[in-house]
Amino acid sequence: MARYEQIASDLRDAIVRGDYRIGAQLPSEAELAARYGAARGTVRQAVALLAAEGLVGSRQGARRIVLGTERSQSFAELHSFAQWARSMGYRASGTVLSSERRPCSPVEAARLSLEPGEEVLAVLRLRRLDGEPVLVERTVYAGWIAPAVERLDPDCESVTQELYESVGLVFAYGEHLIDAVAAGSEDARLLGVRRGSPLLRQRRVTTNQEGRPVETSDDRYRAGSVTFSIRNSTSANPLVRRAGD
Amino acid sequence: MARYEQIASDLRDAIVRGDYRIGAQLPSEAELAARYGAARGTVRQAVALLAAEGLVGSRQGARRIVLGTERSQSFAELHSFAQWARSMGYRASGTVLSSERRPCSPVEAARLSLEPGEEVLAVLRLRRLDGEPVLVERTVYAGWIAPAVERLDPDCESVTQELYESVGLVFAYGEHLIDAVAAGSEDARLLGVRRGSPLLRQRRVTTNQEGRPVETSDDRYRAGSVTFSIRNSTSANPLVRRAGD
DNA sequence: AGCTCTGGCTTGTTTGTACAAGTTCGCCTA
DNA sequence: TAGGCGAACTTGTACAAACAAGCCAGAGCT
Repeated sequence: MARYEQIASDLRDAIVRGDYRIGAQLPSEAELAARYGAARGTVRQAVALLAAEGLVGSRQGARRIVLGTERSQSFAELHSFAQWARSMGYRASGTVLSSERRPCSPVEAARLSLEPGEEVLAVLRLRRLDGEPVLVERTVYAGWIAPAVERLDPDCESVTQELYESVGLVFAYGEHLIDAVAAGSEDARLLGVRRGSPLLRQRRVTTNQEGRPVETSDDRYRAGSVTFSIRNSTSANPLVRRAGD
Repeated sequence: MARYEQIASDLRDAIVRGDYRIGAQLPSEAELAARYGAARGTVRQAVALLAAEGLVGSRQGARRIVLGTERSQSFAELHSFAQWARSMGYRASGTVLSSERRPCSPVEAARLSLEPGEEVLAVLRLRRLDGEPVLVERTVYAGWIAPAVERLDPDCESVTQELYESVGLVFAYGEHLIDAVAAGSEDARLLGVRRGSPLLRQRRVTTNQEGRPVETSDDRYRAGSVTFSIRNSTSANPLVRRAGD
C-alpha cells in the first residue's frame, strides 16, 4: 500500500470514527505532512482521494472541511452484486435460469466492439438477497470470455470473483445507465411483483484493464430493494443526466 | 484557466473530435510534456482529469488508452435541470405550483443540519422539456436561504443560476440517492401518467462551498424521459449501491 | 460599534528529480 | 518454432521548492 493511501486510510478512519464531525476542519496540509513525516505532495494525494470519495471538500485559502462520515464502497462493490451484498451484511445467492450462445445483435456488436454476427453468450440470472428475489440480470458476454463463463457453477455466488480466480479477468472500467422501467411479464414472474410495477434498471458495459469490452448487461432491481448513491462536487462529477434512452 | 486544465481541454477536444479512437493509445506523458512544453507533473494532472471523467484509463507500465469519446457534463449540469437541458439542446421550463414556510420535520432537520422545528421553505415545482412535463420536484430549502428563493420568479427557468446571481449562492457538494418508485396520485396527475406507473426518483442534499446544507429535494422523472449515466473505474468510483431506503 | 485593510495562513499550480514497478517487444536459445 | 529473458519504455510514487491566489482574523480607523 502506497504511503498516500495509508495516510488517506488513517484520515478516513478518523473521520468515520467521529474524530472529525461533519462541518469540522481538517488539519492543514503542512500539519499533516509534519505529523506523518511526508512531503506536502503526498498529503495532497491522500486528501484528494478523500475528496474523490466525497468525504471532504476544499476551497483555496480555507481549511478542508468534512462533508460526510460514511465510507463509500469500492468499484468491485458497485460491479459485483455478491461482493456488495457481503459488505453490507446480506447473504447473496443466485441462479442461472438460461444460458445460450447466439450471434450478437447489431446493438450488442456496437456495445462490445464486436463484428456483426460474432458469437456471444447470453445469460439470464435471478439474484436474491437473504433469499428474497431482488434482481433479474440479463447479461451478454463477448465470445472470447464465454468458455470461462460456461465453466462456472450455475449457482455461483460471485461471478466477478470466480472469473478473476479462474482466468485472471479483472473488470476495470464500466459505463452505467440508470433509469426506471415497468416490469415485463417475465420480470414480474421472477421477482414476484405485478406486471407494470416499477423497477430500477441499470444497463452497463464493462471492460477489462486493456479497455476491451467484456460484457453488457440489463439488470432490473425490484423497487425498494436497492438504491444507488453518489456524492459529487464542483471538482469531481461523474454522474450525468441523459435524455431518455 | 490553469495550464493543466488547458492541456486536458486540448486532449479532450482531440478525443471528442475523433483523433484518438476508442481503444487507441494516448501519447506517453513524456511526449505530451515535450509537446506542450510543460513538466511531467502538469501533464499528469491533465490526464488525471480525463481519467476522472472516464474518458481514458491507465495501467502502470502501459500507455494510457481511450475508453470513451463522449464528453461528460459538469456538476452544474447534474444539479441544475435547466442548465443540463440547455446543454443538451432542449428548452426547459417550469412552474412553481406551491410554496410554503413551515417547521421542518425530524428527517429534514437531520438532512439539513437544522434544529428540530426550525422553519424551512417547501416548494413544489413541475418541470417541462420542450413543453412536455417530465419532472416533479419537491424541494425543501433551509430557512436562511428562503427569502432569496421566495423572491424568484415562479416561472424562473434556472433556480441555480438565479440564486447565484442574486445572492452569490453556489451549490458545491451534493449527495444523491437514486431509485424507482410508483407514481402517487399527485405525481400521476402532474406528469400525465397512470397512478402506479414507474418513476425514476432522485433524492438529494446539496451544500454550499462551506459545507452548509442548502436544500434537500425529492425529484421524480417520468420513465423514459431521463437516464442517469456514470462511468467508473477501479481507481475512481463514486456510485454505490445501497440497501433499499 | 461598525468598517476597512493588511498580514499571515492555507490551498492551488508548476517545475524538477529520483526511483519503483509493470508492460512490451525483440532477441536469443532450446 | 515456441518459449524465456532482458532491455527499453511507461506509468506510479515520493520528495523538495517556489510562487500564486484566496481566506480569515485581528489591528486600526471612522
